[in-house]
Amino acid sequence: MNVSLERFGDRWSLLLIRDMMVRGYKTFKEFQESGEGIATNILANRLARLQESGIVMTEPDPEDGRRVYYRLTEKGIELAPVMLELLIWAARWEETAAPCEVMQHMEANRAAVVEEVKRRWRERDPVPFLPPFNENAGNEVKVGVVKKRSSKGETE
Amino acid sequence: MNVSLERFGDRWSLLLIRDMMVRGYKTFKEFQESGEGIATNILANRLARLQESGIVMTEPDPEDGRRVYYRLTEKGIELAPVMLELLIWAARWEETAAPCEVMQHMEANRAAVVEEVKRRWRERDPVPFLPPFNENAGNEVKVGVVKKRSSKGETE
DNA sequence: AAATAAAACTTGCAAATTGCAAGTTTTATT
DNA sequence: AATAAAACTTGCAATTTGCAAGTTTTATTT
Repeated sequence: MNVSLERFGDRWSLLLIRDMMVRGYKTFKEFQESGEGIATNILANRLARLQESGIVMTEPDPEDGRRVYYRLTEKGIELAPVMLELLIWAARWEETAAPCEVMQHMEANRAAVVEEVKRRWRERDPVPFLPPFNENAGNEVKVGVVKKRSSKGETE
Repeated sequence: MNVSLERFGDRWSLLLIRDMMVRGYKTFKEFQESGEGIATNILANRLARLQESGIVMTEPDPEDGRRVYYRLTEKGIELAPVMLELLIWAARWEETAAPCEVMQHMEANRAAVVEEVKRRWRERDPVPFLPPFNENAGNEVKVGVVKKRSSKGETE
């Protein structure tokens, strides 16, 4: 585990993994504009390190040669259970913007949620599992759910 | 989750949490000598931060006034599922010293393992759930197991 | 009772890492 | 042909880390 913490034991790496895993972020630009305020040099550095450790890979956009897609590897997507438990913990113990119903659903259907996240990864389903849950309350948000359910709410 | 990563989004904090959770470490000295090579100023700083964020608390040793015991709070022990998934992931995808059978047991009995870790915390059972798995191979190690099982092996 | 040792920190300082602003390069678009 | 976008890179100041040595308080030893 010591090794693992050299992989993503910093302020940003796990956030990038989460953004790829459940928010559907793919490009440098998207991470940069995600609102988390990561500097571009650090972003480039973290993406490179995640590649070196085999958690992330890149592929060129066939339609736009300027663009590079970042994508989790299998090793990366296998962090889904860790990420899920972390999201659940954070929702319970920290100020978080994630709507209560979404979290309840995730807690009650852990295995199915993990499977759905993996499925979207496998099939390159571009629909993000979770939206960014911003502070613009009251907005109805459809949340990626496993079997015909939905919720409103906000915040991560 | 952004907030959470300010809590333990660094090289050491999660390691300290793991050491408290499954290795039974309690004192400054034990962390210091755990072989992970954390500098004492950083150790003091991380323990203080974990206290501030309510993940760790301290209590004086009634028998030796020099000693301070560090202990996870409820918020801290509730990180057990995250830690378990991380250990499982690390064992599968990184070089790790944890014996195969131990990991198989953890994977096959996730809920029971989490419950046992919490039980030891609740009852202040001093027996660590996992030994440090050093590189002295061949040694038989009894591993904290849920229902009459045991294993040998080594490494984290 | 005095000297020594342990445990838990703290301090000073050099080295490494981060964050910010401003480039650079390559590939579209207008 | 000129302009714009996307993905980085560079330079530099500010913060954080790591290392070695020191301090403080409470046991233990002699």
